[in-house]
Amino acid sequence: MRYHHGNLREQLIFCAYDWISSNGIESISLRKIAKIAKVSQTAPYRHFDSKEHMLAEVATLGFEKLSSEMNKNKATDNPVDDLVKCGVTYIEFGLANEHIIDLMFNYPMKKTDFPELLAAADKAFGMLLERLHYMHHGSVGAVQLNSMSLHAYVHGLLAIIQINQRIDTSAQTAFFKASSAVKDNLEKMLSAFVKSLDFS
Amino acid sequence: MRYHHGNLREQLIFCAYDWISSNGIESISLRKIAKIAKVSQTAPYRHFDSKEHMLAEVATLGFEKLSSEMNKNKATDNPVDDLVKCGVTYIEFGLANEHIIDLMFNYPMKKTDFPELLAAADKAFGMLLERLHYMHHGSVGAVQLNSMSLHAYVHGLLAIIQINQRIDTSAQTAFFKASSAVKDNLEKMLSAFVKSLDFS
DNA sequence: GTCTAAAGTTTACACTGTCAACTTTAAAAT
DNA sequence: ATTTTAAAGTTGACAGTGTAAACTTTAGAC
Repeated sequence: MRYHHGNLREQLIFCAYDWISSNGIESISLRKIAKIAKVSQTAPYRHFDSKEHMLAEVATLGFEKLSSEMNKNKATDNPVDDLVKCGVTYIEFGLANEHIIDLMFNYPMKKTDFPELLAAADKAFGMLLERLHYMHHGSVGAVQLNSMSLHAYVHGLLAIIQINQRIDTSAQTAFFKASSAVKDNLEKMLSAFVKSLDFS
Repeated sequence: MRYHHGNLREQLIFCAYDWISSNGIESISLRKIAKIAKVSQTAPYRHFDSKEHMLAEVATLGFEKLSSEMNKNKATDNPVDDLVKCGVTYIEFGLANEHIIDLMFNYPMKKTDFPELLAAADKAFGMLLERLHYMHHGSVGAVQLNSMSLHAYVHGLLAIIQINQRIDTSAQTAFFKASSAVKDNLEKMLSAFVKSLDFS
């Protein structure tokens, strides 16, 4: 089933990923990335139902990269250390790829319409959380609560640092100025948090 | 300095707020809300430099409503209870106004271009965090870290519940299914978190 | 009552997502 | 090897968008 271009579909996804990485989501357009891929403006429609469908693929790619990044960083056999490292990796990925993270989390997308995006997101989150289960001896409900709690904390740290970064040129409260301190203390904060969870 | 319409500027902001509340940010357009306000398509440009400037005003209004909501809910004289209540209010506001929160936090906006938006956001965050200072006897750095930590946790809980809500029609992991449990346990989770902070 | 600047309108332009109708071409069927 | 056919890509069009420029209206200052 070869065709004209080679593999336009993948190429478009990569083009869009790169474009978003360097220019942000707000300024993307199907026509632009079609032009970059040296193809007519409506060619993408042979591969995606809509712009949103294409962005969903880009977001999926983002989650896959996040997963593989977190996978690389599980060296020790101490579940707490691993968990903390995973969280730090999650946040660092977000800081190094702020526009992709924007797409993954902040772009209004009916995620239920894109099962493979959902699956990729699930896998990444699961990767962050699975280590919790090894540490648990309590009820199933407690595991779930702690999972959400941890995910909320990690994701919130990322969001706060990010909000901060987008602001730090102007005069800001002491609160915001603390962001770099947070970056230096991520490990400490995360391990303190994990230790504070109730595993009974 | 009266003029034709009465006070179009405010009216436009309210129209936009309502529109976003019920329809989300993605589908808004200056022309639409101009039409709703029964005014020509470019009339808004006599009051706002751009669409973004107008949305910044809407977001500011959002932060003001959030602040006033949190202000209502500080009944007790126990700082920990107050803090927890504030956090719960923050999250509940987000859940009750998901599209406005989207605009406030997820819409790509150069916030430094809008000082009054920055100020309104600062005030809301400050309202959540000021009570921490009463509980602190340690270094200033520790206060700031704990502030960011708390804000991250609160904001993260909101984000996670929200992500979950947008997904819950499909088959999901146990992790996601726990969201309603989280809503029921917000107070418990937040007060446990506050107590786990290091106030030394 | 005239003047002026603010408030609002009209027209226009470049850009967007997407549809319909067309052309090309690789590969399956004969 | 030739025909067939459906996938891949193009062209042209349409409605909707943000926004700039030039115009008109009108409220209030003189």
